Amino acid sequence: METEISKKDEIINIASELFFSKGYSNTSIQNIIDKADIAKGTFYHYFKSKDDLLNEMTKKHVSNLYPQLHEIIKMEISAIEKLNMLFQSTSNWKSLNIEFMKLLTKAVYSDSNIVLRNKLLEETIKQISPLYLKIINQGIKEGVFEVEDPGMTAQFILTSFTSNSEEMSKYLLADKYNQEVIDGLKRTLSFSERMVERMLGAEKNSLHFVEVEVLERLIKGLLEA
Amino acid sequence: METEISKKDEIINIASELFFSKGYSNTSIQNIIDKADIAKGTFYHYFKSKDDLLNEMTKKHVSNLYPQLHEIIKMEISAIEKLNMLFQSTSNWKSLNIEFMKLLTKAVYSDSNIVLRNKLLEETIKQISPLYLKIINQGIKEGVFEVEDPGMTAQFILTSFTSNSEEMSKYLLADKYNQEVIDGLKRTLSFSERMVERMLGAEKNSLHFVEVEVLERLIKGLLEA
DNA sequence: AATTCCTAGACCGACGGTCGGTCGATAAAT
DNA sequence: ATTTATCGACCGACCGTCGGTCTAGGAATT
Repeated sequence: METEISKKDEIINIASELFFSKGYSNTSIQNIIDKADIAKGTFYHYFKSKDDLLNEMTKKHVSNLYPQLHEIIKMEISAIEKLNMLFQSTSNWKSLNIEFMKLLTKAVYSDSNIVLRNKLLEETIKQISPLYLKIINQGIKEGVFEVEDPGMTAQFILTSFTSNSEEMSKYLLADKYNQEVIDGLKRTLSFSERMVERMLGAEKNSLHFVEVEVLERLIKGLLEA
Repeated sequence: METEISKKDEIINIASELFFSKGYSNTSIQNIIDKADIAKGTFYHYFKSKDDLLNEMTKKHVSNLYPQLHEIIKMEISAIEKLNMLFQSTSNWKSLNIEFMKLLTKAVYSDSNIVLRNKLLEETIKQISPLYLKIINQGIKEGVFEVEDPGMTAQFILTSFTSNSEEMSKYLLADKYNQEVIDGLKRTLSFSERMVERMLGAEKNSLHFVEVEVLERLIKGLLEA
């Protein structure tokens, strides 16, 4: 039996590729239907508008992330360990193909993708912040976090990640990889960790979003490119 | 002598009104030149593109904010006092016309203004974060702040304000003003203060972005509307 | 008189979105 | 078993609007 994939999903997948490689605003409906080999009418049979397509797409992307994150939540480990794992899964550190990462970064943080970036963040907050909330509450019980408003904090931390990702994207997209760029990456990452600790009222240096070896590999990849 | 206003500034002003009332993406060049009573060619003589206009516009808006903020920096008061004043000036609390604020909020936080919002934040960070940096450094000297990377912290705090403004905008745009909405506003604001304190390593409850009487007035305005 | 600056608006291609309609599958009626 | 009716996936010509270009002419400056 073939892998049954609905036409709608097929369109979403093709549009996804185009959005991430060319940018949302640089991708026309015509581009999408050409590649999908369908007619205009077909597209608008499945989607109300281009924006509607983007909504469904982001929802799907974030949803796909959810299950593995949920697995982490269910594990019997400390809140801090969960948080570290959660971050590592949310970010793309694991798939350390540097070329792919550069491509993705370029796509998401390009000017023509402000809309996509925003939708992605919005959807992430909607779907993922409840998971963060659970961890925060666990951490409070364990006495390692000290937070007044767990809900708002969860949301706030997720938003903060975006601003830090943006900062890091600058380094990843540098056309030349020297010590300065590498230091910048390390500094930004470390800064992000210390900030989240403060927001959570956690002990300093308790969080480590990226294992040293992973970072080293990334840097090595950068230097070779 | 009449107030000499260049054609370029005139176009910027008119475009500004339209962007803020209808949204950036919903405002066409045609709308602008109609209201400005000029021809297409004239517009494109002064601006390279619609995006160029947006850039100049945001730059001007933020620049107009700069002088009064710079005044605060020069004052001989504590870092904490400066920070409080700075925030109050940056935000629009001072001009407590509730109707105007609702309009502005609606404009800036509408979907059709993601681009504008982003540019505004970008420009704010570029121009205003150096001022925050000075205050942070002063606070460190005074021993009231404890920060590892002042530069990044300044930037981070400014970005955070956006996410909090976004949260507050939800309450301001509520169609019904009841106790729940008011509490939400108060809680969000207080949360923001506590967060900035943590980011700065400042003592709890040392920051007060909005004076109580101002907030009360705002809430009164909300209830009457 | 020449050159530069400014204004004008017809015009362009690309865009997102609409609309009237085709066609094959399935179901209901004969 | 055959016809008829209904459905909805699918099609692509078409529309208005958009951001942006181009050429021509007028105003100011030299």
